[in-house]
Amino acid sequence: MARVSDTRERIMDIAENAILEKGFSATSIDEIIAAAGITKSGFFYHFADKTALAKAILVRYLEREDRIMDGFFERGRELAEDPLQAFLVGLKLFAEAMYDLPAAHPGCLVATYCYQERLFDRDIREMMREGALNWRRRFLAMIDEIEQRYPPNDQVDREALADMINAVVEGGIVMSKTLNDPRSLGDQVMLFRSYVKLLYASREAAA
Amino acid sequence: MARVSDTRERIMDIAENAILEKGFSATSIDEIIAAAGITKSGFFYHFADKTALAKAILVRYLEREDRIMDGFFERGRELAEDPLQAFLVGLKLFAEAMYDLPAAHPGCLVATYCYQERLFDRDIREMMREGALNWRRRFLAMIDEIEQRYPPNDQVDREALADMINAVVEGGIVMSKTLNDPRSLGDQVMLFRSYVKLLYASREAAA
DNA sequence: AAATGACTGTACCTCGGGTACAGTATCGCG
DNA sequence: CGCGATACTGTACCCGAGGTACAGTCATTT
Repeated sequence: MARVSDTRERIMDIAENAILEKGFSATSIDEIIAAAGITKSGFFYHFADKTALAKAILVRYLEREDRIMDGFFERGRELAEDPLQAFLVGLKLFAEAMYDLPAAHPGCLVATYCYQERLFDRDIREMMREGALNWRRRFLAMIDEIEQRYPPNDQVDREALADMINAVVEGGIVMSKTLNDPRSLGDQVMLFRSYVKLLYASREAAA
Repeated sequence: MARVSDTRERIMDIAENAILEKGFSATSIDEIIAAAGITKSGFFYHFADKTALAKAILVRYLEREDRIMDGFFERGRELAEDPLQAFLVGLKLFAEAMYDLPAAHPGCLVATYCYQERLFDRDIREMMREGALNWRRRFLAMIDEIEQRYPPNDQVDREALADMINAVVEGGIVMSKTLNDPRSLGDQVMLFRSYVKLLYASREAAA
């Protein structure tokens, strides 16, 4: 039909939404193919099994999230020269984007997979690990830059601090979902921002 | 057999471990009954269906977590009179307990359920919400007590701050699992502690 | 001795994740 | 123009998991 199959992408779109909404195992192939308007054979033409689908969606998801995240912090650097200010601006842009989501955050695919992990193979676990380490590296670089100018007001493990934004996002999503409150996620990001501010702000400066 | 069925409890123990390890849907009734040494009929004698089992496990889990959490902060109050210090001691005790876990945290049942939520009914979602609100109330009370003595060094939403510990724990577990690093969770709790310290410590006091 | 609680055993149904494989429509290419 | 590759459809079948239905059993309690 289509030159380069857009059916594959369509399957992934439908499946990703369904997985984020109700989990991987609760998302049946039958419902995906019904929504995509194809047959079961068509599905298995594109993906060897459900796990292959999960893997393909995860790859795409991680790339997309990376680009979005980079966007906020690049914009932060455009708007502020100081590394601390740039980081704080990036965090605020991120938090605002989270506040602007119409409903509770649909959920993080990594967390969704994480809680079904035995379903999946080494590949997927390794990809998720790489994704997390990638975020760590990104934020660690920013933190290092900040620390060159500002001594921290408390002794903290820099790696853990770099991971904290990831943790806060994952935790914020869980809170958002359990409380059914769309604001929770943004709130948590803003609290992390407040922590960074207090951690690096010159002590004589007022809040 | 047993006067008051301990089979029910045994089923719940086995199922809880399995669910935390690999998710709810990946845990089959067949494997549970095999481990418990009973038949399928025996299982359905105790639980109407798999969801009823999930519910029973969640109730027990929430109560247990509550007791454990209360323990740390009660001990904190025993060890320190000042509300801020008591809170910080409680957090440290909690973090240490997390560091002492032999492997990566098995996972939070709430998050596990959260990411399978459409599988479950209103009841379960309401219970998880109540659990989160319960934690919020608990920590909000502590924060209020602290604020009576210490003005915060940054403007923060107190409710969100009370929720943050829950978020940090959930996020820390996800990080612990994706990175396969048992220390992540404790690290995240310690960072939250550092935040509380910076937020309420008198500005002239050194870190 | 009867009733109750805690099961076992057998049989059967549905749904979801596949597997197997033959057939078909469309396209680009030589 | 025909060939092969790509992108599917259709049919049929298998297995495991979540149940349902219900009769039977065996120990304890009253």
